Amino acid sequence: MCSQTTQDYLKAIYELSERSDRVMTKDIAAKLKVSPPSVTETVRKLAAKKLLVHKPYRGVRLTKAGEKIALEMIRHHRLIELYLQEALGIPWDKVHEEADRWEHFISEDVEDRMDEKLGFPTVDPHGAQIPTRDGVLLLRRKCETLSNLAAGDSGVVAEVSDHDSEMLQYLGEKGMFPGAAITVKNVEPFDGPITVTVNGRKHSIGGGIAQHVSVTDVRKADTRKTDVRKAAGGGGR
Amino acid sequence: MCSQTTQDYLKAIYELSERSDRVMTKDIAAKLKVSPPSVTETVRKLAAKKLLVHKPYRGVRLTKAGEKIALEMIRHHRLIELYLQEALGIPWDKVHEEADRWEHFISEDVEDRMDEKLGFPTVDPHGAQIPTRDGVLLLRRKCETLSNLAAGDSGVVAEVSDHDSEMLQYLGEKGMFPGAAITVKNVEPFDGPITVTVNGRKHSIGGGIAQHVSVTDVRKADTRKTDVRKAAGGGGR
DNA sequence: TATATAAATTAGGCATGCCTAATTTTGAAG
DNA sequence: CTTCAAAATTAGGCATGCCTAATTTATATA
Repeated sequence: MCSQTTQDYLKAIYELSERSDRVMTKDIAAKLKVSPPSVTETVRKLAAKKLLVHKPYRGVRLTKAGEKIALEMIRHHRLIELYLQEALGIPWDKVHEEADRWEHFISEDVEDRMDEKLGFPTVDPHGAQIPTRDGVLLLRRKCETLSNLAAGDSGVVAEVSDHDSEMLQYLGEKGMFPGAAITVKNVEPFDGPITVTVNGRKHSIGGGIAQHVSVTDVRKADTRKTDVRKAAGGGGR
Repeated sequence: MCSQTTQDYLKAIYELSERSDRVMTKDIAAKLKVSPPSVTETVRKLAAKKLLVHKPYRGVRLTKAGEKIALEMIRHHRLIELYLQEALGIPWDKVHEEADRWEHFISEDVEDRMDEKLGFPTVDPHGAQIPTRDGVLLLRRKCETLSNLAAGDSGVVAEVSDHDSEMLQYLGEKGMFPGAAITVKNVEPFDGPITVTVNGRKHSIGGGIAQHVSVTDVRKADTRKTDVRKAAGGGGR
């Protein structure tokens, strides 16, 4: 087995690598809230254990072995989140923090029983896919961030970033849970507020927060406008 | 908050102090499976934090503050054991090991919800009392160890030591759960086997294992014989 | 191409907890 | 009262992870 620190690093690196191909020291440091030298040091140890490949000054990439551990953690995390919500009634904006601790010490046996109680679910309360026991993620739905949609577009909320509890609470109050039907009514330029209808109720949300909401089954009102504001809205590199 | 190590030491010392008044270094070392020098060192740090009083060469005693933390851990542990059994169907001989990890990480919020789901229980699957949230243990029932009973005596199984999974499995197969009616049919001398009837079924168990079973509501067949073999049967000091 | 700046790394430390080997203390038996 | 064995402690180390300060590297821009 590997230490909790190892598990945290591998999970963080996996999650960062979903966004950018090479994961840099400063990003890991920011995500784990440790200093960059700590990351360099720990990363070297993980490289020695063949859990990742480290090219100095060029970033890091997980090996198959490292990815396997990361996906185990992510499976634990997401199953636990759902279990906490479904079985114990913990609100969706609180489950992440608790799961971040539980994921390290839950046994496979207990996890299997939770999985069974939940009816072998495929997504967590925030809409994120739960990897299988073999560490496989089902094919992702085609999603766009809400910030990429234009007035008139509509779809279904697919996933919401789970890292900011207050944001989740805010989105929850507006009914923006995975599965909710959403229609964009108006988009102000320059990352301005986006007006949407969710479950028939109208809301205005900031352009920043809209980047954290993924929408699937998107129906475009006007195909020509697709991707128009991508450069401004997407958090480039 | 205090470290997992601190929590483990305080809990171990609390549990040892239930048996003997002064808790010695070697007993803590044995219970936690660490070396005696490690205990001396850690105990000194805990004394500096006013969680216990350490008289060198004379043993250790928890302060109120230390006892409070110990009882919190024990409450976590026992509630979690019961939850694992009731909600997830984990067998009673497996819950201890899992709870030993969970007790350090569970939040008060989740614990309260488990408590509620379980209907505010007072004993865990092994019959041990669950402390209240304020760290209070209800008054103990008058118990005797099975090894102290004589032929003809009967009572109700109150509690079974939870530390040996194999022993628990063995006792479970014989139906010796808390609450089971038990009658002693025969006792062989010199710690020999004890023949008992549990739920109408007859079993022979070793005198050693009988020390780990507490019986309450004892009805003596012959009052004169009470305590006759105590010196031989009780695990002195 | 030269250079400034951001990012990463090296250097040197600290805290926690664990270990073995050596020494000291206690307390029981002669 | 001496002696001795068990228990406890001191001495000296090790591994893990974290830190700040100083240095090196990469790279974008003048």
